[in-house]
Amino acid sequence: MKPKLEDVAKLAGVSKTTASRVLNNRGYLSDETLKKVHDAMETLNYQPNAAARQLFKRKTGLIGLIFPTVSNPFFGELVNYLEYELYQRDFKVIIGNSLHDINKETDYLNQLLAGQVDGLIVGTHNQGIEEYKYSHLPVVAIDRVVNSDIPIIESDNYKGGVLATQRLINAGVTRIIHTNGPSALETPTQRRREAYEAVMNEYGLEPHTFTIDFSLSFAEKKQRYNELFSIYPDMEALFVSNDVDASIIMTIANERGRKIPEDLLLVGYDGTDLMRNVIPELTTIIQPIENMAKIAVDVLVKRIEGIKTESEYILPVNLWEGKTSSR
Amino acid sequence: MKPKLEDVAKLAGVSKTTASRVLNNRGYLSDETLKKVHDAMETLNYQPNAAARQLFKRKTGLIGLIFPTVSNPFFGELVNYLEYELYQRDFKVIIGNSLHDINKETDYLNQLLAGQVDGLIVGTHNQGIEEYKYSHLPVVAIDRVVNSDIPIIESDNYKGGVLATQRLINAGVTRIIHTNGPSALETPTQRRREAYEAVMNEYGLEPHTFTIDFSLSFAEKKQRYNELFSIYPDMEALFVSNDVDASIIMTIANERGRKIPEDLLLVGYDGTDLMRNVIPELTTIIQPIENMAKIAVDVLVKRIEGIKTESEYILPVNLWEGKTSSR
DNA sequence: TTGTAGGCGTTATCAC
DNA sequence: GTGATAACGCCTACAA
Repeated sequence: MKPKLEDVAKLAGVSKTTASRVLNNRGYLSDETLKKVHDAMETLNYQPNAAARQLFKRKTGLIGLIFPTVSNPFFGELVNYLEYELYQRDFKVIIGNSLHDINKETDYLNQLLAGQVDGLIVGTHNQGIEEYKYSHLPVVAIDRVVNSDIPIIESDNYKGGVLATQRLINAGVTRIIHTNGPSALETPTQRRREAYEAVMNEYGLEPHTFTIDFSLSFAEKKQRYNELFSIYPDMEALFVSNDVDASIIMTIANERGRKIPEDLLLVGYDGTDLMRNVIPELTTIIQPIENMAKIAVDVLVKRIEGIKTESEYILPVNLWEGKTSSR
Repeated sequence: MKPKLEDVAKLAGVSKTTASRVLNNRGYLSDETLKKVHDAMETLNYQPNAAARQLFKRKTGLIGLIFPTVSNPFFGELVNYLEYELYQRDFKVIIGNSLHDINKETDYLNQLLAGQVDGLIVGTHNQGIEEYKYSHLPVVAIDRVVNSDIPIIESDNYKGGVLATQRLINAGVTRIIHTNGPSALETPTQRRREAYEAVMNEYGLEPHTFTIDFSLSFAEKKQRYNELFSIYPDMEALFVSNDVDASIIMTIANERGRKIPEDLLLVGYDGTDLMRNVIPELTTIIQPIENMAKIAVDVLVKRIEGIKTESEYILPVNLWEGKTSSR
């Protein structure tokens, strides 16, 4: 079967120890044995066994990522950058998509927390995981509050909400609707709603937040957003909490004969590379995804190495000015 | 630190063996010891060590996925489905994004092939990996030719090319341009080009394939596609090899004052859930992504279990009729 | 400069 | 029903 170090040693005529030393470049070795062992490895096509190494070193070189789904551009780009940053630091990535399946999320967390990985980056709610289970493993959260011990990396959601709302008010409209996820979920995206409501109130305008579950299918979302149009037939503008949903709304508006921007203004959220290129006309708030990934990895690695870090990192957002936010 | 089975055994007043039996529900056990051991695990918050298990069982429960990048909707959705299917069969997923970095791809493959995983699903070119290295590990390829031993799962790219080209010809145009990746890469997407050329020739039309590297950034792609418009100022239609690029072309056409579809027809490729909802007006060829994932996992699992499989699976595609393919 | 021995945590075999 | 023991493949004191 697969050759082990002992086979290499035997072939090279040395002991396992010496072969191991060659493998890991440790200690003094004569050029001759060096060559013999290297040759033996070559001819046997030897590759060290990962499990055995992990067992001995008591680390796995793996980081777990738990996110709703990589098929959404925001999480896709985020995971892409996270994987890149982790690779730079010699970590590989185990990924779990938890959308639509709370059991799966719990299951994953339990298994990964059990020592399958050296650390964890989570972007989900983690309901049903007892706090003490986190105690043995470094964890970092992106855009989610997990518990007080776990550092959180997020962009400035409140500022983003202010920028978006302000932009629409500056465009001269007053009947502005906001869409967001269920407020029961204690996610940072709720700060966008808080900002929206604060700014609206500040201007003496009435805030209306339309709640929609992010995990709905496209078909279900379409139906919900059609309801939105029926509930607020005289709305003049929408601040939508992500760009994909904003694009669905653009389609619906089109079907219903409401022209954007002449007849309805729109601001989205996230500003992924993909969506900014696919729908460049959509005004949106850009989250610094790459930077969020960098910092998340930085903080996680520090925690793994036992170095203290801040417990909250809030990164700045930017307004991307498209054509959907002014007439 | 982390409790091991021995600690559990000691606390419960039994041997490691018995504790292990309880853990794995094996053999006969008295209700009393069962309870004692369970209690001990509870109070210690015991979790079995993954590396030790892997070492003993000589399997990892992990499958490696190597794809260009999950930030592209096609691969994002594919990986999402793959992860889902694998989870159903008790496999976790290690992911490597190889875009822009051939060394990283090689590095990943070498490491994963070394036994870090029980199997591999690849969607990249794998240049520079010697064939024999694949010999120890079950591998399945999606949309790529790796080598003769490795089964390939793909959608019917030739048929897709025919459908797209035919659709445009039926719309009454003759100057139809096709875009695709470098033909030096022996990828199945080249069959779309072959189909395009065959159909064009069949109708006595002159095929023109515009080559563009898929791994370019958005900015670079924009520049390239602007060149395309300059090179073929009188083109009447485009068959673009993916939907994201098609959307970039829509933006450029718009900037250049070429109205779609009045002035330029367009057919894309891939038909991901995301793009079909974000740009429903784009006519495209739908690849059966979910099904490709299912079959890939199916075949891989069979190979892991030593069951023979076909060496090629070609899945049917469909035309999604939007508004960009007829006047 | 190289070799011997023991342990990382788990499981299976074989006795009792 | 339960317990010793060896083995999975690698690495590092310690000895030589």
